[in-house]
Amino acid sequence: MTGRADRMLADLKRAGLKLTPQRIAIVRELADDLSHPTAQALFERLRPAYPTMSFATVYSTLDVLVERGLLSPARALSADPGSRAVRFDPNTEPHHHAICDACGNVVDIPLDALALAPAPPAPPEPLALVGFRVLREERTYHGLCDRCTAAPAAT
Amino acid sequence: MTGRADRMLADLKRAGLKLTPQRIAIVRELADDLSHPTAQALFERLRPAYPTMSFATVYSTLDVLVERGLLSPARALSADPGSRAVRFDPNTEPHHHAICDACGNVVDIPLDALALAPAPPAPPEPLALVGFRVLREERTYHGLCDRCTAAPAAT
DNA sequence: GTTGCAACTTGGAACTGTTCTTACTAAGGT
DNA sequence: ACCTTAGTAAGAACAGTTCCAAGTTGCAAC
Repeated sequence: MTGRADRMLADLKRAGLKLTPQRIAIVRELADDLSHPTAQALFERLRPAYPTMSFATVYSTLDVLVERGLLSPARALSADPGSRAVRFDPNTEPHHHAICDACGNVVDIPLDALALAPAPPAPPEPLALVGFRVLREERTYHGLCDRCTAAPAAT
Repeated sequence: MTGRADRMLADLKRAGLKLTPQRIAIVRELADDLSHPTAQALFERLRPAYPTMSFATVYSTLDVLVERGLLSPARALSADPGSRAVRFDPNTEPHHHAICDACGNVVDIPLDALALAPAPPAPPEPLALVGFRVLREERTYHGLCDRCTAAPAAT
């Protein structure tokens, strides 16, 4: 399923940007990756196929995608507190995130998953706050994923 | 009102840690500061009074406070996207945060402020999610604070 | 009050993730 | 096929944080 990658590339082209082999590779690598990879992770995965690709290219392509709204950077998603790297999320649907404290994996939580939860249904977003005009909300749930709830730890 | 600072210091002492002048100064500076300062900001504010204090001391004291649960580090609170610094929050009551896109200020949103909002009342936390055991939730609202809703920008 | 020592502080080096710079390269309109 | 301009590579620079070795000090025990 390359649908998302092709859509992203078409959008870049539409914006008058050049479709270089590097950009195509980065977009393909990223488009259907739900693991919220870091720039480092992408670079390492691409290196075997593109041994001359540089970090600057990875970052610049990610920047371009973020500017076009095809990708969201997420600072809050550092599972392991030792890592300060920004993670990138190709999911452009509104959603939240859950990070497993045990295995560090980050999963997307679509808004309707909240309504399916046993607790009372969540209010429809956006929400107003006294003295603050809310334009966007970012939620991160911390806890244990189903795999780690069963077994003490995993990767 | 030095109540919070004194409580924090008493807690450190109770834990068998030494109350050095540096630690006392850092705790005093931090305890009632609602601006979610970075380590850098604290260091700069303390430098005039303690010209020999080093960064390592600031960080190590912050670490100690975080370990003791007297302070929360918050990665998501980078108003200006250029800054990657961790901000520290001495508010130990459960609450969320709102960042103003215009002025960059971060304000605490106590949980009951959500219930006061015009939108339907928020569900009582914590919330369960399908396939994920939620232990903690971190919400960041982005938008405009009341001051910046009136005037285009401020500090 | 003195002493002893573990805990603390300092200053600087090292480290990590990201951005910048410069010179070279190639996409894609014409 | 050519030319312009945007993109790329490589590495230096940078910001924030952590680590380290050496010197200092809070404070418990005497």
